[in-house]
Amino acid sequence: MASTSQAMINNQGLFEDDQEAPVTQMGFFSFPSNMAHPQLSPLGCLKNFSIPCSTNNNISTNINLSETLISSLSTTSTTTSSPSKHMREDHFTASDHFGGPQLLSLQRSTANLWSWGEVNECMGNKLRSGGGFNGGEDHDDHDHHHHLGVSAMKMKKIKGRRKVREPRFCFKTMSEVDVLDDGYKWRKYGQKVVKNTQHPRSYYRCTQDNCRVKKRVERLAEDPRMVITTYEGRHVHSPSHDLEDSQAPSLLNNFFW
DNA sequence: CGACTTTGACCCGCGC
DNA sequence: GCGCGGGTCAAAGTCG
Repeated sequence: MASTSQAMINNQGLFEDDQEAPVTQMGFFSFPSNMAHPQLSPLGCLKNFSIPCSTNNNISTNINLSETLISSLSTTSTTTSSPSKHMREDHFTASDHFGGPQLLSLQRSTANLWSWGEVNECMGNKLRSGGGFNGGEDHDDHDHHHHLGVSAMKMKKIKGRRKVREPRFCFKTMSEVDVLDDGYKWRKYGQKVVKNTQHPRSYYRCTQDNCRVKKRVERLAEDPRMVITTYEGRHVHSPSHDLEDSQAPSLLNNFFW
């Protein structure tokens, strides 16, 4: 898991800037095994996701996933075998009556200018700001990046500025297929063999115009049955198969990542 | 023919 | 400065 991005969370559960990471947070969720490939897009289906975490053991967990999935969560804290220093996992287990669960992990990652509070706030502000991603001080970075395909020339122009990363979510699922159906349409734009792994990492971009969301899919080296999906950015639109259902209330958009 | 995938080349950041 | 590794580009290939 060292290849996944690191979440940097301070005592208030807010994301830190990309200095020394005090703690890397990673959550594991258990989902009912009878969900084949649940529509688990953290960018599309998770609602009001927030994990106020602390660096001590008094972890408070406040997660409202799709309300059908998890009603109550118990939390334990362990240390991972990951080589990444300071790595810690928080395991969230859904109610036992779900039976043998599929394992799904969630990792929240570097969002340099974003804290949890900002994320939640922006979810509310997003529509007002015309879907602008960063809003506020980072606005012209948004302009520079307004299309994902940033040319080398543009990159050079950007160079010298502080690099701003999109918020990231990392899921780990046990799955035969690499790409989970999360309701969005993706186009593959690259594949890379990562060092010390036998499985290549695939790079996908949301096909929607003006949507900058990317995802990365790879298999866990230690356990190839596990698929690690890392989402980066937030969708500015609804999932594709919801588009037909244009009756969907705009309120719903508040919850799309 | 358009949408999508593949894949080698290129760029950039980072550690030494 | 150099080399390595990860991420992205873009031309060519494939598919429906």
